[in-house]
This record gives sequence, C-alpha cells and structure tokens, in this order.
Amino acid sequence: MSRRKAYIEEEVIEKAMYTFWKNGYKATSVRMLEKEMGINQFSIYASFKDKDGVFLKSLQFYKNKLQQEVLSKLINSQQGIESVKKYFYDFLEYSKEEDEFKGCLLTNSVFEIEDNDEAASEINEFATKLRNCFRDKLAMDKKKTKKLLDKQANYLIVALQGLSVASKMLDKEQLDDFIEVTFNNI
Amino acid sequence: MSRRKAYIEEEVIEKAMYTFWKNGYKATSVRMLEKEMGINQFSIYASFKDKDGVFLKSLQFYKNKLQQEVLSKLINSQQGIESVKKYFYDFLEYSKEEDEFKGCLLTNSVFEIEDNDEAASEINEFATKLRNCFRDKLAMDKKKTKKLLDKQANYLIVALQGLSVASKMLDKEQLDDFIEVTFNNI
DNA sequence: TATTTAACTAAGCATTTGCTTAGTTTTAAG
DNA sequence: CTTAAAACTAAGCAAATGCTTAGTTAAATA
Repeated sequence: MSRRKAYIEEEVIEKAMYTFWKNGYKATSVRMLEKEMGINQFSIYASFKDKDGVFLKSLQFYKNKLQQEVLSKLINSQQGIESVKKYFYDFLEYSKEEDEFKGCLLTNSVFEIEDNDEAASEINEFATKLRNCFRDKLAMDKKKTKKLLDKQANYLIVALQGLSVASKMLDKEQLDDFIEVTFNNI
Repeated sequence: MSRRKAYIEEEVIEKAMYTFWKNGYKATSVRMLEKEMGINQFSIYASFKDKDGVFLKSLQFYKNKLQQEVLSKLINSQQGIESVKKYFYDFLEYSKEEDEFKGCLLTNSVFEIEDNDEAASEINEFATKLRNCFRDKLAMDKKKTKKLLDKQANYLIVALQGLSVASKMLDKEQLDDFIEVTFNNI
C-alpha cells in the first residue's frame, strides 16, 4: 500500500550514536546527523520525532552495546572482584576508537542532559544496574556488611566515571595505574 | 583624555565564570553573557576579543579562586595525606552553590575545549600543580618509591575528576563514602 | 572651554540552528 | 492499471548564534 523505508532505523541510529559520542549533544547539529546518518532531515524527524529523540535512541543503542559487549560478560563470570577489575579494562578498550579515547557516552552526557529527563533516566538506569552488579561481585569475595558493600559499590561507580573523564586526558599507563590502585584495598 | 570603563573587568569575568560554570561553554550564548555580565556586547568584544576570550579568562578566574581558597591551604598545611583528604571535602563544599552541585568547572570543561588549546593548557596546568602537591603530601607520610608516589598521585587526580562528575548525580552521603574508600587505598 | 580619544548604545550583519512544508516518487493493495 | 498511503527531496521558515558597525556620550588633556 505504501512505500518502504530506504534505511534501517537501528543502522542509522548507530551512526548517530558515534556522532554524538564524538562531539557531544550540543555540538552535534541536525545537518551533521543528516550527513552522518545518510538520510534526509525529514526522515530523521519522521522516524525519531526530534533531535532529542535521536539522542535518546543513541543513548539506548550505546547502553545496549555496552551491556552486551562488556557488562554481560562480567555478570556471567564466576569470578568475584577480579572480574570487576577486568570490566574496567574492557571498558577502557571499548571506549577508544582508533586510539582516540572518547570516554563513556553516558558519563559524557551527564553534562548535556539538564533539560532531558528521559536521557537522565537512561543514564541512571545503567549506573544502577552496574552498581548492583559490582555489589554482587564484592559480596562473593569476603563477608562484608551491607553498608560496606554499598559503599564499595558506589566507590567503584564513581571511580569508573573518573576513569571515563580521565581517558580524555591521560595516557594508557596512567589509566592502568589508576585501576591498579583502585582495586588495592577492595 | 578618554572616557573611563564603566565596569571592572575582573568583576564581570567573575559573573561570566558563574554563567559558564552553570551552563557549560556551548550552552552559554553571548546574549546570556551580556545579561549576566551586565555590559553591552561591544564591551565584551572590546575587553576580551571573543567568546573564547571570555571563557579563557573565566577559567583563569576559577583556577585562581580554587588555588587561593582550597589548594593554597593544602600546600601550607603541615599535615600529610590527611590534608589531601580534607582538600577533597573542601573542594566539594567549594563546588556547590545553594545546594546545587555543579562539579568542577575545569573538569566539566574537558568536554568542551576540543578547539581551544589555551583552555586545555589551563586545565592541564592546574592538574599538574595538583598532582605535584598530592605527590609531596604522599611523600610526607611513609617511605614510598618514586613510582608509587606517581601512581598514587595520579590516582588521586582521577578520583577527584570522578568526584566532580559524580557530584552532579549523587547525594552528599554517597560522595562522603567515595572519599572515605578512596583514602583507604593509599 | 575645546579637543581628542576611547567607551558606550543599539541596530544589524551573515550564518547556523532545529524544524516544517510543498510537492514528487515509490510501493502494494484493490 | 488505478489508487492511496507513506517515504522521499529540497527549499525554506523563524529564531538564535557569534560578531560588527555607525553613531553618541563621557572624560582627561591642552
């Protein structure tokens, strides 16, 4: 009855995601998205409503990818805290492209989502999932009080955010050192 | 011979700094600066050349303020690592205004300065100064190898960046916990 | 007091922003 | 083959962006 879409939404969202990841939300214009996604502005608005809609889908795409390629391996691992340490390294690998560190799209976006509650929810949701996972892993190793588990899980989350920011400025060795010290007393 | 300026540059830069701190570089328009600084656009351009010029001066103002109100007290303290821990708390106090946490202007700006080398230098300069200070404090407490001092000083820098990001999302208690665990590790 | 220099005001410039609309092409059902 | 619904193209909209310019006012010096 009607014409078919000439693009696959998930494919163009992946391209949008990389554009947002590279430049940030505000520095990415709809013209840039048009170019990078390879579709007309009209199609962008028809498929995703507005720029915020594209951004939200991009965050979700990133989140799912990070979930599948990094977090799920951590969750499925039988190891305790050592596998969280490995998560940190895997995340660092994941967060660079052609040796250009770009940090974590979710963490970077914390600075850009003041007027976008849905995006903020996406970010908090992943942080919570990660925190719970860290908590479980911490619980595997030693007997710890509930309070200490919470404290150390939060600590790991914030450390990861620091690592995300720092990956924009520091070299690999310095980041390695950070991870090592982070896990010394946990 | 000529008319006097109706404003003091340092005073209007302080106002600009708070505007950038609150909104970030890209989300701050020259019209907003005009309003917040209380002077005409022409005066902004006459005094500071362009928007980047205002931003750079704002970063320098922030840096000097942080230096005087937080870092210098750390440097002058006779205590060792405990005073670094206190620096973290002082920084958190410094980084909020009317209970609205805003993180660290320098750290926040890491995401906004891709085309501004001078601004990047300002940020790196302060990080280096801080790292050296941390290094000195760490050296006071115990005998440590040079390599370990470097490692732990870097660790504290990255932890501080994490704290800056996290201060936008977490509550006071969680941030307290982070600081506590951070210093268990060194 | 007259002159000269710089600081001011406010209007306006070209460009870019997010988004829309008018009109055309594709597709599948009737 | 006709029809109708949706996907396309490209031009264009109002508003916002960073920055400039033409013209006015203030003040220190001669």
